[in-house]
Amino acid sequence: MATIVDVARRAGVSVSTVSHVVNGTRHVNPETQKSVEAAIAEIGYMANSLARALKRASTDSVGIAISAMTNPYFSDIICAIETECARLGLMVFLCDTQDDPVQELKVVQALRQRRVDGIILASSGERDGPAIAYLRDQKIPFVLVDRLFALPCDQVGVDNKGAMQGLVAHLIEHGHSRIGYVRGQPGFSTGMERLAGYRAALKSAGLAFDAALVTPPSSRTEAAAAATAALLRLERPPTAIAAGNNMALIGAMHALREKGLSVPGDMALAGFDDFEWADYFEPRLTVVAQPCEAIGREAAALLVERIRDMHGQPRTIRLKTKLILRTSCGCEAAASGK
Amino acid sequence: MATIVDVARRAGVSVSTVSHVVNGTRHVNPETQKSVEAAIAEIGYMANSLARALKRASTDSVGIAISAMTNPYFSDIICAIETECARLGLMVFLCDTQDDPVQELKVVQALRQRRVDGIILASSGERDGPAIAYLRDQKIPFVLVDRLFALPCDQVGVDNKGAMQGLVAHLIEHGHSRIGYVRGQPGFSTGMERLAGYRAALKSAGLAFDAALVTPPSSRTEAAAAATAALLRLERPPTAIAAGNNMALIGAMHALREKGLSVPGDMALAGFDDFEWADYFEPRLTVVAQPCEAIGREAAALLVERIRDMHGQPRTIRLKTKLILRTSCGCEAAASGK
DNA sequence: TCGCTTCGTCGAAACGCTTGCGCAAACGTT
DNA sequence: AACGTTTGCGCAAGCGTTTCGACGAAGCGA
Repeated sequence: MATIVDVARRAGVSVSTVSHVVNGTRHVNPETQKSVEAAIAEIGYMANSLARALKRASTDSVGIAISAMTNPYFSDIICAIETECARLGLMVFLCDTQDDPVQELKVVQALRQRRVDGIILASSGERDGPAIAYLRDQKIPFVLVDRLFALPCDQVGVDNKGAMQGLVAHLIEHGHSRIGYVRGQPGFSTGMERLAGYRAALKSAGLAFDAALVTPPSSRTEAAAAATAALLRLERPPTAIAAGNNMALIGAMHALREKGLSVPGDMALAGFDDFEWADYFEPRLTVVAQPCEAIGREAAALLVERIRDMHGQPRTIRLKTKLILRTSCGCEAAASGK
Repeated sequence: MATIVDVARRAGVSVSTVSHVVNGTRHVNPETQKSVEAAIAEIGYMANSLARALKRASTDSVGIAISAMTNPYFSDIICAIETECARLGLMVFLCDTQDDPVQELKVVQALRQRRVDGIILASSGERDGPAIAYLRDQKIPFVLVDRLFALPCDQVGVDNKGAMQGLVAHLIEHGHSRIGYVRGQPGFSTGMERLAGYRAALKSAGLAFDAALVTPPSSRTEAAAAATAALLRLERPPTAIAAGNNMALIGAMHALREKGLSVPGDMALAGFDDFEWADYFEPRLTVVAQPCEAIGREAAALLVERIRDMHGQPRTIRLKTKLILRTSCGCEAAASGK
């Protein structure tokens, strides 16, 4: 593959001159510039970004360390990050953390070995784990997405507590007083925040919190279905169910269907995470929609800001969610629209 | 950041010895080995993969150039590729081609500039475009996924024609003789193949092909909805609809719902691309399921094979699809089982 | 004419690694 | 005792860039 010396030889100039015209780092005589450009075009030269990165100590690439990339929620975020990074001239390495702190650390280390300029991480665990510690130790620019922590570092997510509180309040407005809560994946900060929102909604409506109505966390739809089924077997089962994330929501629906219960007739249902086709479910799902596109965009923007200046104030961005009322919660009015 | 010379100095050996213990490329005395390893651990050394790649002329990284990464079908494939690559010690760059041949070429060039070892590409266009030409010219190892071409190169996809033929044949078995076809995205080889399958099914059932029953290609759900609506306004509208991909399927459903038609009562419906939650749609969707996980895995495997040997026989792998019978096609029997 | 900028270019030293070549010591063989 | 052979390691070139310092030519005022 053609190198810079080939170009230099062909154009009859020095290597440094070629470098300067390629990068525009110094004024060169228009004539020489022309001949260099001609030589480049003729032999199809393309700077070796490895050599460049080695010298410059910057790769113009970032890493995304995430799990469940197959989940529409995350795939939207990944897509948004990629788009924003591409706009900024960055390439992204995509890595699966498998929701495992050990794997997460490994991935982050591998990313460091590749000398990425920064990392966007959706970290597992209720508390900051080894990966985050490593990132801070090594002074690698990073920003956390989705799962946020009480740490002074760059993060972007949503107001989970407020969002769930709004969702549950809506269910309460529909007249429900026994509301089940099907938790999402275990050990994530988002889960804790949403649960807090559930409790807050009950509290401000003067309803007692009943631990029996809250399922254990479930990481897969099957587990959520089983947990929901257990809820239904309660002596005094709930009349409405709020789900902690999309998996939990689908799992709950599955359990309801198995049981032959109609939604929202026999049981109101609402959950977290909208996605493109949620409108075509039966019943049409009332959900809290997260601004995935904005989350990804902001995360990328925050990261490049941090790369530029490692010493700036860390920022936590909480974006607004949107409650999408459809029919599963009992809102018949919404059924006619769109 | 610590370099190999720091390690060498600390362990009191030469740089080459450190390199050899790191890579296991030469026998070294167990004692020296120990001391080198100790030095590495003490200063937290991690080989700079840029320098290594520069010297070795291999980056242990591959690129995925794809569009619509937000579509569950592709996100499953991306995930599978990433998983297989990680297993093989490769990192993946993720790039969006935006279904634009120009962008596709740019992305491939950017990937080459990064000196990726190979590229997995879902190419747009009915014929092989500039990106593929470039890949061949530059002798870059690559494999095509999803959209296949009549080219002697590595490709992995499914038997689109056979799959659609089976789907339409199923509709015919349900007694339909006027079957609409809502085409998917324009200009993809998959679309052509599926359309051919539709025609083949009609033909072998002795049904005439009616061009009026086939919509123009539509790249978004809205367009598919509009096209379906047009189908319904026909003098003799179809009694069943087959959709060319998941977007088309959703769009068709939308149009049907708008029109107040029940599925499969008033209109049978079946399409392409299963996804995790398709079972929860109303109606439950009968679809051709593609083995996304296998597609991604095979693509990655094929690529590393090609990287190892640029001169081997190119292979085209067509994986089997699976017809998932649910209720939208009119199969009531399937409605009871899961 | 002479010194002083300015302009355009070049040479060469890094960046951090791999690897071919070669050397010295220790060993085994006649 | 003399000679190969093995074992273990170091030297240094080179991968393709960027960038600093320097240098000759040209332009300028004195």
